[in-house]
Amino acid sequence: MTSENPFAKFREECETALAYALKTTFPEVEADTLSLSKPPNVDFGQLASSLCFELAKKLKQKPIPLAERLVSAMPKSGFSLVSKVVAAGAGYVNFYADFPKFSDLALSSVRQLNFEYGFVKTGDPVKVIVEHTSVNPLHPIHIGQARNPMLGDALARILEYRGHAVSRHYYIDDVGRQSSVVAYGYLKLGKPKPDEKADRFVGEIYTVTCCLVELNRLKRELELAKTASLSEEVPKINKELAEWTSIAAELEEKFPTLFAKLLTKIGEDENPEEEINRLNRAYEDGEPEAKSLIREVSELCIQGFRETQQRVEVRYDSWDWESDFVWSDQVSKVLQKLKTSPFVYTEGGVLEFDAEKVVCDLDLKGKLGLRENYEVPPLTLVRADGTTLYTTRDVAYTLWKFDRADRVVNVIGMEQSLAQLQLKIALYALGNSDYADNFFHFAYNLITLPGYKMSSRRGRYITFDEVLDEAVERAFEEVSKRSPQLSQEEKREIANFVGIGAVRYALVDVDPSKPVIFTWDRVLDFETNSAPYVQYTHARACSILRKADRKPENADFGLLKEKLERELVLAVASFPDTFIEATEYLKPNLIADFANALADRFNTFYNALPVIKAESQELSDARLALTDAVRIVIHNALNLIGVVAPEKM
RNA sequence: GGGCGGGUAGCUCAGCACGGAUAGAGCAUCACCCUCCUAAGGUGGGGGUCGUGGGUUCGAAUCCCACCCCGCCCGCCA
Repeated sequence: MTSENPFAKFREECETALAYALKTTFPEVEADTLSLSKPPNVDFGQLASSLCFELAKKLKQKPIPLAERLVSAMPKSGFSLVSKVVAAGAGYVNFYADFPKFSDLALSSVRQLNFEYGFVKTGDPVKVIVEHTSVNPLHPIHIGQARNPMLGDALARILEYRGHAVSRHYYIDDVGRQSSVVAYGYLKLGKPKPDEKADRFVGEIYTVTCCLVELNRLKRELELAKTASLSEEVPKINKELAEWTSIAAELEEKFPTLFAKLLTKIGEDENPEEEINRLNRAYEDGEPEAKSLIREVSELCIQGFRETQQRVEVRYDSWDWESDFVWSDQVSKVLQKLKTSPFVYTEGGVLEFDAEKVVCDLDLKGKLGLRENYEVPPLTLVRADGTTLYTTRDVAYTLWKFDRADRVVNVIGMEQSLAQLQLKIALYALGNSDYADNFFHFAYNLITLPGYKMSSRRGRYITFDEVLDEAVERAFEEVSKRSPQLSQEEKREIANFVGIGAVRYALVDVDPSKPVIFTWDRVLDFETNSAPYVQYTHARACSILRKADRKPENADFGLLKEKLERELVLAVASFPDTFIEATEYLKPNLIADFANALADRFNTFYNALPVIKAESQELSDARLALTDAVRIVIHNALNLIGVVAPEKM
């Protein structure tokens, strides 16, 4: 007998029995919930109900006698997984699993379903677009942004395993002034070929160009302020100038040739800022020269992104260019439609979207979880010069997504919560409330550095690549120390999946809403509650199975009587529940926590009880089956968060 | 000023959606465990006003209200 969700089967039996007992004992009572939950301790059984505490209130009696009456009214037959039901504590009803049968069910199920075990399919499969990463093509992905692809990829994986048709999208934000800045610098340099990783190369051009353009602008502003007798502005400008001058000194030291070249070339232009603005307008207008230039730099940078993503095994199904939405009529169509709604007005030459009016007219405050007295700020849709803004374009992009999917999940930092809310409200305003209801902003908090704020404009960041390099290097030292007998090649391979796994795990493990202060120690952890710990546990299980070198054909699961063994069976049997919860509530961190907890239990078991050298062949086989199940479940859990489950390390 | 998120052991975090039995891990620290299946491991000790104050409840880290601290947002930036 097998089950795709062994623990749920046990729970169903408990529910049926409890509901029956309740109905026969207290037919007059209406209970909306049976209040079943996992007790804190195996001594209290595998499931417990606190129903009697609520009954006590309704019936004005003490809980424990009620619990006893329920227990005596339990059906005497029909159980296959429940061994006994007991009234305990102040009034709990505790259900105990019949472990010989339950272990058999759980371990056989894992064995049979193998690498599909745990991935219970949804009854309502839909098409989902997960947009994640979407780092601007201006510089390498830095560690502050790396949380995004790690979470986004894990989300895409769990939704896919849940049975949804998932498409992973990268939104390339190439429209906007910054893209013109980097393209301008690139052009001034004579469109050079990169002599290093392409995104790094582009990032250097971006930072130095930014700095030089900023200095130029500030100097002109200073002159203007002096002559126009705006003397109160002078100290403020001087302060900014001093800051950028020191950044310039930093950059000149780091990239002397690049800096000198750009300094000369940009110096040739009277007003670089104006050149950049012109390029920006030309790009939005779709002029061929601007198009080819900006696309060329962007592509270059994206080439670097692809290399990084390959390293961490993150892939995308679609790369969507923001500029495509501007050049086609999709943005203007959205604007046309919004203009005919009563939610748009013009003020000072700009087009504004009255999100508050939408929320009031359509009575959305409760639905959106907003306070009654909170006013949603308006959103500017179109600038005075007729160009559109980021969120406006994002509305067109979102409609495009809903042409291709039933549900949209945007993995975007929480600093964009308001913009994402306004976007959602715009969908309601356009009459697409079904879209709006299926539009989810998966928000996560920032990763910061302890000393200073990361700033790509100032060239102050630690790149994701650097973190990965360091992780792999430290893992290599670790492998060399622990397994000196391995060949260089083996060590390198292990160091790679250990280092990268450690980073992936560390970025997925913490609750996304928590802010993270980046430290090397935090990400490059090789001890308990890290990917290497879980990986090691997996390798350890593999090693036992390898050494045993036989199929556990004579297993007697009734012999698994130790508390440690039963806890392991329970954990393995509960994986489908954890998977479903992680998927339905979009909580990939639950998977990491589960994997770690399972590894913990297995290591305790490993240290306490012999598997191969157990007292009898039947017990040994039962423990081997248990070890095999743990191996499979750890493999499946790690797979969901994109971490390699190695057979050796 | 308004909104959102966070505040749990010296440090990093879990638990909070759905209130239940002694609030859990890891790091650090102290003491142990490799003639034994991988010690990236295990065992044990010490360490807590769950930000503060009220409230609801038989029962609150969890729900409600007020306040405090930290971060982010409130742009014709993205």
